[in-house]
Amino acid sequence: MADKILIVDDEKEIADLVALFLENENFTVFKCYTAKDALTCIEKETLDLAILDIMLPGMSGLQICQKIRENHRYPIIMLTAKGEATDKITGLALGADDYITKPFLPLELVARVKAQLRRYKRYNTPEEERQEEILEHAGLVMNIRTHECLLNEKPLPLTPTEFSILRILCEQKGKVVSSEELFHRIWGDEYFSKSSNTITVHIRHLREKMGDSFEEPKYIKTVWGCGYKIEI
Amino acid sequence: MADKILIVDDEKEIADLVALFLENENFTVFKCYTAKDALTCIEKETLDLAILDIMLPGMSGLQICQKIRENHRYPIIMLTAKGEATDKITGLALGADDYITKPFLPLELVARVKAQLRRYKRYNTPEEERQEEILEHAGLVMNIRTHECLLNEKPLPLTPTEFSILRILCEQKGKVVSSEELFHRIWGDEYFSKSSNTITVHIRHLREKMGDSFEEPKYIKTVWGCGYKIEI
DNA sequence: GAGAATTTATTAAGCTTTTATTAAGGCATC
DNA sequence: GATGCCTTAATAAAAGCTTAATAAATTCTC
Repeated sequence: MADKILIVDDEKEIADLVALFLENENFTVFKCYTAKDALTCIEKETLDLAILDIMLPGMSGLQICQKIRENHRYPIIMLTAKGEATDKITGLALGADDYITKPFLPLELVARVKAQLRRYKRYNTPEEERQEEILEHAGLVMNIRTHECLLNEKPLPLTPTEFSILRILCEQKGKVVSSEELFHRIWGDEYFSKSSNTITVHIRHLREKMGDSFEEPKYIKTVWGCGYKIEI
Repeated sequence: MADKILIVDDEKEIADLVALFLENENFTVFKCYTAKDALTCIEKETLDLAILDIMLPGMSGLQICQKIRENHRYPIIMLTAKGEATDKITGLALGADDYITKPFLPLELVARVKAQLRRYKRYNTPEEERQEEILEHAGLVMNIRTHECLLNEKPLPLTPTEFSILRILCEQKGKVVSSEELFHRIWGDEYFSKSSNTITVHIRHLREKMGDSFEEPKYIKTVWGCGYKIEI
């Protein structure tokens, strides 16, 4: 059976355009121009995916996103205008799965829709596990699944190792984690094959990228003789 | 069985909203508007998590937090208004696991609740062991996990060795611990390679930092010929 | 009770350990 | 083979620990 997709946008042209392209791919499309209609549709239909414009008159797309997440966990893609970076992040934290910046190429949107549906069907993971996929703390947002990291609404490009370290610290924020523990959790038992200075260097890179300093760290704090921690 | 969550906030709307969202996620929610009710609930129910507002009339959320920690180790999330940063620190040292700043997005709260519950269940170490994570005595609070130490609500910066010594004394408060025993517990069997004066010096530093004097010690008392103890 | 012996306190300087910084080389991936 | 990432190593800086010398307090001995 064809997947059912909801598109909500008060700019009629955009909603129509998206609907057209999706129908062309044999999806069943529900098109709404207002938040009110959208809410009705969410309740009545069994959807497989939703595309929401962030800026809507009345209720914002984020609120709709929230409403959906109260009862469903199918993928949600947010549409954002350039410069609405803030909302984009909040959207992810609230449970959106992807976002597309306007203006966009219709085919790109179609591609993302398919990607999300594929993922949704393959890994239909329980709600709890999905929640874990986003770590958030004091302006820092880590999306484990997409491997994205944002700092104060701006993308923070991290290398794989840096990402792992920051992730471990965030998952146990507050707790002091020793270099050795970090090592074991990232490289397994190869600890002694590597100089224990490696972690230090990665920490430095992280601090640099985050605009943090050793003397007065906002994020990664050194606990002498013990390890590192993210101050809550 | 559904996890049991306590929410305490004198602002009814907030407590109600939180309760609503949590119930929606199939949690069993106990809602309290006053500290008094909260204390009753803590005693009577077997909870899995507590959400406490820091500002409450009568008793503060911090005190409730402390009360809970006297007997339980389940996660505690504090609700704080913007600018209450100081309390935040105290809260953590007292054993809170996370805090959320008002105003917050309900779904974010739900996410954090789930994250804490998962962590709690994953590392569900035996009750006794977790108890030890927070030591408290006469205005002195030691949080082993975060390696923080507070004296009369103010941070007390300790070096690793000082922290270890104070921790050992606190863990066995009342009991006299000899220098030799301290040595063995901190440095293993290297005792005889080091002058036995080392401990003395560390004790002095501790007393200095704690505003304690040798003649009339409030915290670390010398027991002549035996060792040191923390007077109960 | 006086003085010796023992234990603890005080102090500050030198030493060791730990962490930070920097840059270069190596490894892998594309 | 060019790029980016990881590791290493060498050096610097910071922080903490120990030592040793001296002073004070307590206990022991006579």
